[in-house]
Amino acid sequence: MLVCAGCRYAGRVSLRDRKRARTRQALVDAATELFERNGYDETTIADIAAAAEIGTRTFFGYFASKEELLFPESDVRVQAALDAIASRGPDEGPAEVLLRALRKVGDDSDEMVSRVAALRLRFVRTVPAVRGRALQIQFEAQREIGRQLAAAFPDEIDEVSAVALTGAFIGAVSGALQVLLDDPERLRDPAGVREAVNRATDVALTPWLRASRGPE
Amino acid sequence: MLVCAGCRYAGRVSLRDRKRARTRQALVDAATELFERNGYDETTIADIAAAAEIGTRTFFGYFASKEELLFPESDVRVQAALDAIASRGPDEGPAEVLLRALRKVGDDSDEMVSRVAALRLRFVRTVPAVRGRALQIQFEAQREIGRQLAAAFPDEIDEVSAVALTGAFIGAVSGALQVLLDDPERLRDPAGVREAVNRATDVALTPWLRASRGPE
DNA sequence: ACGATAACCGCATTCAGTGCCATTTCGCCA
DNA sequence: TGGCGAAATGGCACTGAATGCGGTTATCGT
Repeated sequence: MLVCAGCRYAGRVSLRDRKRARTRQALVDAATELFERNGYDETTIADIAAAAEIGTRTFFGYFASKEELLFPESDVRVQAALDAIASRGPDEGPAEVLLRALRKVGDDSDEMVSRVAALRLRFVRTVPAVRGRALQIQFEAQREIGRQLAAAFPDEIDEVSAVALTGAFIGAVSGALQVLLDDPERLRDPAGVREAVNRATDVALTPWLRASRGPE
Repeated sequence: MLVCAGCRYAGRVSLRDRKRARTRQALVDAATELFERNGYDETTIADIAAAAEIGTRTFFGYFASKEELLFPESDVRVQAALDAIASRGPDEGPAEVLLRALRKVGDDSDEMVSRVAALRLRFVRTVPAVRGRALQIQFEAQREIGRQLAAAFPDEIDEVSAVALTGAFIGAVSGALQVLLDDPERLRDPAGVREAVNRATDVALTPWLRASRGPE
């Protein structure tokens, strides 16, 4: 029951697996619905499980906690960044590759589009437990990306520096977002936010980009 | 009872306040003792309260949660950074000031010295709830520092960029630390940790140091 | 010394999360 | 196709964090 033990063989999609995926989605949907209607704290796991027509106990076979419901495909997004790094161009430096990878995640992020994403954005700012979890996920992603980056440039950067570099990039972006998204006005204009983020990250990251281009 | 409502008048330290401070310290001490002996998850709030000779209910008048016990003076440290920024030298740029502020926090941090600090370091790596809280505190500190930085350089940097810059610095340092402290060897030798921290900071911030010295 | 205020703390309650275990469902192979 | 082993389900009981309520006690300012 624990995790996706059914995905033993890559190609195979058993009935069990499909059913499992369906139930999982039902849980996310039910949670989305209830969160939207009643708020995060006001919705209990029992409510969600009932709405998805499974037992309360069974819920924990799908998600380890209530917060996880708001980060249903975080692995996928990290994987996208990892892939972007793995497919480095021949003349790219670490900073360029990293920037490209993070932009990819940010761009095809369906933020604003999907309902879960909207809820996530909302609850990250209002519910401490959710914010804590979000930061943790980010922190772990940061490390994996850094590791991958070091692996992609074995003789240019070690793992410590790679994770530090990744931390700097992600830190800059999320720092800028933290301030920008505090302004309820701005939330209504995605293009403006993107613009402001780019400007802020330029300020914060210029030295690294210069440095990776080598001395001029 | 909520927070330090007794600190109405700056100069006054009433009996009540002193007693309150003593009880608070007793809680931290009791928790330290029990955490060291039995571990974090194995120690309940009821245990801690009992050891400090107060009712379980009263505990929540001092700390909002079990995690807070591991971050008893986080405000003080942030304040130190804020002060360091406020006292900017006339020829310092934002990056120098920020670097000086963060070094100050890192230096007179009694990490390794005090028992709570050692426990914090340990549990941040092993207990998800503690890590989540630590990241949250860091995130908030980041914002305040950025705000102060923007205030110190009103016509050189706006708040968004200031927080982004701070995020980049802190992200780089904590990223490096994340990797360095993973090595259990290193934890046994405080001087080595400080050394590693400094080295990591240097590695992560080298581009900035170069850049702020101007083009060469 | 006294009235207001804040601290203390027991009690009951809610909810997250876990361990245990009986039952059902499904995958796979003979 | 039948049946065996593994995994999913979910009920029950339990622990522990956290909050609300309310009565009692200690402290403060006057």
